[in-house]
Amino acid sequence: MSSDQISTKTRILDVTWNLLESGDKSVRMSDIAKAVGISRQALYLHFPSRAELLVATTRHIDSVKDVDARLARSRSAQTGVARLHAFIDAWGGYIPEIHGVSVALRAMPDSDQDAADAWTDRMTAVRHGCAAAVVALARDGRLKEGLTETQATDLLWTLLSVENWERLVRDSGWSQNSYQAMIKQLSEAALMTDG
Amino acid sequence: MSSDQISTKTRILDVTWNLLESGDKSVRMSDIAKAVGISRQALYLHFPSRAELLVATTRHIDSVKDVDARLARSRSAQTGVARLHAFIDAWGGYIPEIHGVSVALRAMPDSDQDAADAWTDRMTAVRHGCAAAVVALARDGRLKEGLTETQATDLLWTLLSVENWERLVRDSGWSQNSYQAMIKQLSEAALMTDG
DNA sequence: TGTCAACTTGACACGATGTCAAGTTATCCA
DNA sequence: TGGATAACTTGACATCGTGTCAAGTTGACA
Repeated sequence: MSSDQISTKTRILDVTWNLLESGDKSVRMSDIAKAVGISRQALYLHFPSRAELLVATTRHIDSVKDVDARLARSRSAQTGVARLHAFIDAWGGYIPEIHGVSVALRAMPDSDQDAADAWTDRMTAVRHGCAAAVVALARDGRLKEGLTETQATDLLWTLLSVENWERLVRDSGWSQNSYQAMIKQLSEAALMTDG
Repeated sequence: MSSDQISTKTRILDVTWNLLESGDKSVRMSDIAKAVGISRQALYLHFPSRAELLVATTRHIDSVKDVDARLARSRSAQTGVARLHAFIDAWGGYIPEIHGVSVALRAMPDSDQDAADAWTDRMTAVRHGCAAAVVALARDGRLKEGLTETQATDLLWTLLSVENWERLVRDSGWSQNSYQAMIKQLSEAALMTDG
């Protein structure tokens, strides 16, 4: 250990991240091993399965890209609208960073419980962020009448899905900026009173 | 042939449809064969691959559920808004019918070109419907200023995605009615002038 | 009677994941 | 100095699902 500047484990995570983000391939365990410069079996000495490796990679990205700091800003917003905007910027702006891993995680066979759970956890965390923004809006009395907090959360969470980002940014060629601006506009139209 | 009331091919398609719609499983070729009551190999006498079987199943559902008739109504709408609503009803109401197959098609390995193409075709067809509704809105002068027809189409197409339906109806427990109502409301808020 | 289509059984190749066993190499430490 | 240990290597193998191949059966129809 100690020696090679950075540990093999970290190198594996970085390489996996790169391969997934570069997009084109299916990224098999053997591809990752080759890119790291170790044997396929050595991969299994560090990560028990492909699913666990993918999960560890998302955690690695979270720490490198400091997802906590990004979210902290939205938590400290004063008004409901500010919180909504900050959260959209935080999560919407984070999607491109984890998009490669997210695709791989969702492409795992349904039978893979680890992978499914990891993705569900992610989505649940995002949902909590949505719910907090909705609560802040409600507290300000800006939530559209006839909309429960749960419904509003469902909606915001749906609008902010990775798949919607894929459709607009990746498939339709929208810039990240116009994506974020449009989601804000849509969220306001969907959730807030005009007042 | 002729004899067994309905042809084996049709029975295969019906069974595949049922299995996919019932949701729980991975639905392997052997599962389908067993459910039809023939050998796994006989399946390959009728359909060259799993991908082709899935594609044929969507076409089968289209014909049984008469997708053309559903879409015809939206094409004959007089105003842009009417067309928008009719299209949302048509496609949004069709999603539950093909949801099982859609999941299976998207779950196919990326390497499978047939499956990917079939799904892309579907999405392209939906996009055309969206574009037509947007054109009708623009003709009525009801398209929001600062929004190109392409952007409006991108947005409507995104809102009407199968994944958004999954999130609201399947994951969040919305009724089909409230789903359709909400998509209408959102589409109007996103695309139309207040006038 | 013979032919043909629809099917059956059984074996096998392939690609990817994951496992197992046995060997190598470098480092650290007593 | 010599021996344990961690981090790796090579190579073989099991498993699962798809798809292929070959040879046999069955029933209808001409």
